[in-house]
Amino acid sequence: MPGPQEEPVGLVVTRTSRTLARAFEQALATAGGSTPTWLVLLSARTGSHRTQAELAAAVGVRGPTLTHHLDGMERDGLVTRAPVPGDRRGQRVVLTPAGEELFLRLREVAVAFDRRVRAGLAEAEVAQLRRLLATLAGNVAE
Amino acid sequence: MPGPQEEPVGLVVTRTSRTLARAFEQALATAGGSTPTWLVLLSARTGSHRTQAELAAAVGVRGPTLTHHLDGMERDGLVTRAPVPGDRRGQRVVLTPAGEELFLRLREVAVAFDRRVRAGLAEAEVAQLRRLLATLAGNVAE
DNA sequence: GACTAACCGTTAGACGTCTATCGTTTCCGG
DNA sequence: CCGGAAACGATAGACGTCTAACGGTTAGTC
Repeated sequence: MPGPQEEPVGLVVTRTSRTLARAFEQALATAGGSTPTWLVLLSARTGSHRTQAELAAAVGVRGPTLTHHLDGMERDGLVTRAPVPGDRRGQRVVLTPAGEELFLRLREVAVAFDRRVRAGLAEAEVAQLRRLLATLAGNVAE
Repeated sequence: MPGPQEEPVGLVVTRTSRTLARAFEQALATAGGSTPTWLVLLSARTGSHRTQAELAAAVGVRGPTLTHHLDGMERDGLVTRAPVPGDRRGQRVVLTPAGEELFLRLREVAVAFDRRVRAGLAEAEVAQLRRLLATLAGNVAE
């Protein structure tokens, strides 16, 4: 008998991630948003980024991907690219009133979704999950 | 003071998944493969699928995505689409000798990668990780 | 001061994935 | 039988992401 033949851990993580991402996307769609839009609004709003490169890092994507989404969001009137005084290379991304309004709506959805995801899990379990995932990521990042 | 402001669990799962997926992709690339190729070879080799639709489900993608990859793999001589006797709608995917050879090489990489991912984790911890992830997925799947 | 290197964001092109739709083929109820 | 529904796989088009390469700007060095 060839043992239990368990599914690789990495595959389980990936599949779970896709399930969560898809559900989150649907939830955001009901409020007129998408995952990239939400992440950009969230990171841009804090204003703690100096350049687009930093904003991209905060969002978790590469530069060209951020450029792509900013193009769409600027076209939709959610953000503007403001010149940085004293450095003609960079641009600062700022939310328009419409962007701020969408942010508030999406935040409600995101908060509710996070509650839904953690349902039935104790604080300690969530903490252990974070720890285990961090271990996995650390194991492959060098 | 605004509290610890912890990152949402879903985001942590997604980020970890991307880190793992990227590292796995790199590992497979050294052996001349890619993630979709590996998953298709793995699922198709068991032969436990009747149709492409079932194969797609086993791989974890939709029909058109599988079609896309099969086109490339057939062009590369890794698999062939064989007619199903008695049903002119379906086609069975079978590995060529070259496909079988690549599968064996990629399997070594995949096994080694799984070991690397689980490094420093006890069996019980891995089991709990599986349980926690399954809970998250179950919470959003209805 | 001019030259080179570094930084910043965009463009171009690729890949993997999805939904919607279509043409064939098979099945089934009247 | 036969006509509509279901199943199967392919196509078309969209989206999010990536790497590689480019043009414009700043900084550092001799």
